[in-house]
Amino acid sequence: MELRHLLYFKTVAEELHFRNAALKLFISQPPLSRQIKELEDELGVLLFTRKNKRVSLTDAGAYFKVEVDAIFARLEESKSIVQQIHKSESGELKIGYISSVYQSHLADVLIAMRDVFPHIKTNLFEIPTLTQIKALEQGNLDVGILRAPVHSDQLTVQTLFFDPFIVVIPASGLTFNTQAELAAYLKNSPFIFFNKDFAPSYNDKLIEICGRMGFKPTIVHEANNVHSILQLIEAGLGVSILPYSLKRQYGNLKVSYIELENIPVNTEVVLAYKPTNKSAALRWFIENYLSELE
Amino acid sequence: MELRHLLYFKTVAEELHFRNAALKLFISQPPLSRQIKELEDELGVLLFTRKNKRVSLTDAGAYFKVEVDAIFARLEESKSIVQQIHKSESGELKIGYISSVYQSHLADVLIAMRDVFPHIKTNLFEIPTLTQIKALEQGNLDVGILRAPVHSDQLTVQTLFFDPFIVVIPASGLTFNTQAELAAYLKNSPFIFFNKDFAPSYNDKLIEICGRMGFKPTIVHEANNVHSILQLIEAGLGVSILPYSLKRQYGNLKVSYIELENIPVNTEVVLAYKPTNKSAALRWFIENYLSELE
DNA sequence: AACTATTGATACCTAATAAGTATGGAATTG
DNA sequence: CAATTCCATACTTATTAGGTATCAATAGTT
Repeated sequence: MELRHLLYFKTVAEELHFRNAALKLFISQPPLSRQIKELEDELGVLLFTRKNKRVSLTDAGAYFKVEVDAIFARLEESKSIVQQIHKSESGELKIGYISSVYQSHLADVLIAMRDVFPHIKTNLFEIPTLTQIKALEQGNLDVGILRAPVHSDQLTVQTLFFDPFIVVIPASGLTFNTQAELAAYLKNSPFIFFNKDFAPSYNDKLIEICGRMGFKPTIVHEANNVHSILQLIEAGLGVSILPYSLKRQYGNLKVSYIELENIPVNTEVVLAYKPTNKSAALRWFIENYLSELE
Repeated sequence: MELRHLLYFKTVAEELHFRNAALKLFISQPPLSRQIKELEDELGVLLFTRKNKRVSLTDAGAYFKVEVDAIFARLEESKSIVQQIHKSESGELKIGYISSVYQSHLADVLIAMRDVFPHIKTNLFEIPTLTQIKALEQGNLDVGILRAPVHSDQLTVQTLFFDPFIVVIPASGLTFNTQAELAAYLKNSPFIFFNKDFAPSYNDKLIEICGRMGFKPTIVHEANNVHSILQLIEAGLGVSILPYSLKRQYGNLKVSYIELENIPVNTEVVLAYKPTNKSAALRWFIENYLSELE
């Protein structure tokens, strides 16, 4: 017995007419007649009565029809599900992240992920917040690590952490006894800022911090990622205000990190993704990225 | 995809070794390798990983294994059930009955049965009680309609009805004013009896009835069925005492039926069958033969 | 009532495919 | 390091599915 036999039987049972069933199956009528007879011989059971050129199901045949229908239904569903399992475990996960993300942590999560999803290919895109939002909306990213706020009703947003700011200046050996001295120094220093087109809210916060310190920053340079900003500071081109978490990640650079006091302005780092994206790998990633932050 | 593919897959999944699976399937290893590859190609899903001469199931493969097991289990069960349906509906039902059974009723039940079990072949055997008991015990009859008592622990017995007796004499126009006149007449008449070897208990009852009427019967003829007995009475060869139910069945014969008074002797008609006989047709017959008597 | 058309079954033939053998490349085992 | 074993692939053979022709029986049409 093969599935072919069951399919032929099922079709004859539906048509109750060998010739019509053969047409439906794209074979001619004699092989269909033979295959049904083979099935009946193998079972030792008459599934159809043929009388006066009319075909009808026996009681055994009627029962078998119901069972065969159920078997085909379950087989089709199984095929579909194995295909889904395969697809979610052997596809691609496109991850966007902002340049200030602590990549060591991201790497740890991805390393752990290879054990669970050995066939998943991860693509990492270091791109700014607004660009990520668009890409997520267009389905060109599966998940993004970016800064709030995320103005999009298509995306689900989950808080990762709150990141305060620190001042970063060239490693000059300078020290400041008071925050006022620091402010005076910064007022006379050239500033290197993020390109506000990429993260307008982030820029607004920097302006607010400077305002709270009592000066207006002189923005001389703009860059679109923190590596460039830090390298420019290290080279002595200017100063900046950056998220605190970068201190840990870039601890070895020849720059000075100066913590601020009494300025409760910070930035919220979030995960964003489309809730309609049902990828198993994505779900795993979100769950594990979040829990490794605890 | 055919059942062959699923069986090959299932076996490889169990063995996690192509060569061992091939041995189990009585084929050589290369065709097994190809058939698995064909299955994976058709599904578009990798079911096994082959690494370092080791075979393991992918997640999709592990899921599919469970599904394929369930599909095979259901198919095997379905095959078994269709075989049972076929067997119970297209076999044979061997029915024994005593000659005094009201055949019109039996015929009615069998006619109704053809609608429910159109492929059942019924074989009717008009045979005496003791012969029926032996045949039932030996499995040569499926069911018997016979007279109690049925001394057999292999058989289940169910009461059909209680049948009193009546006197049957040739249609002579004779009438009797009292039961004593009848008794005097019978005392001087030749008796036609059942062969007591076939139904000893039945014979004993007849002897008892005659005793209660005050005479001993002169048994001149013996026969082994009521048709013969009745024909002999009609022909004037003698008289007999028979079950009351025969009056309805043989109402047109040229004989006289004379009911007896104050003689509470009757015969019990029963169904008997082996409880181990699970035939659906038998079950239907018993149920319907009983209920049509109500 | 006679004739024609249609049905499912069977015989014979051809095309397609399953399975066999030989062998390769890679890894394991002794 | 050599021998053995594993699964995959190439080529060949055996088996089987499906095709065509046709039969016997019945239904439908005239």
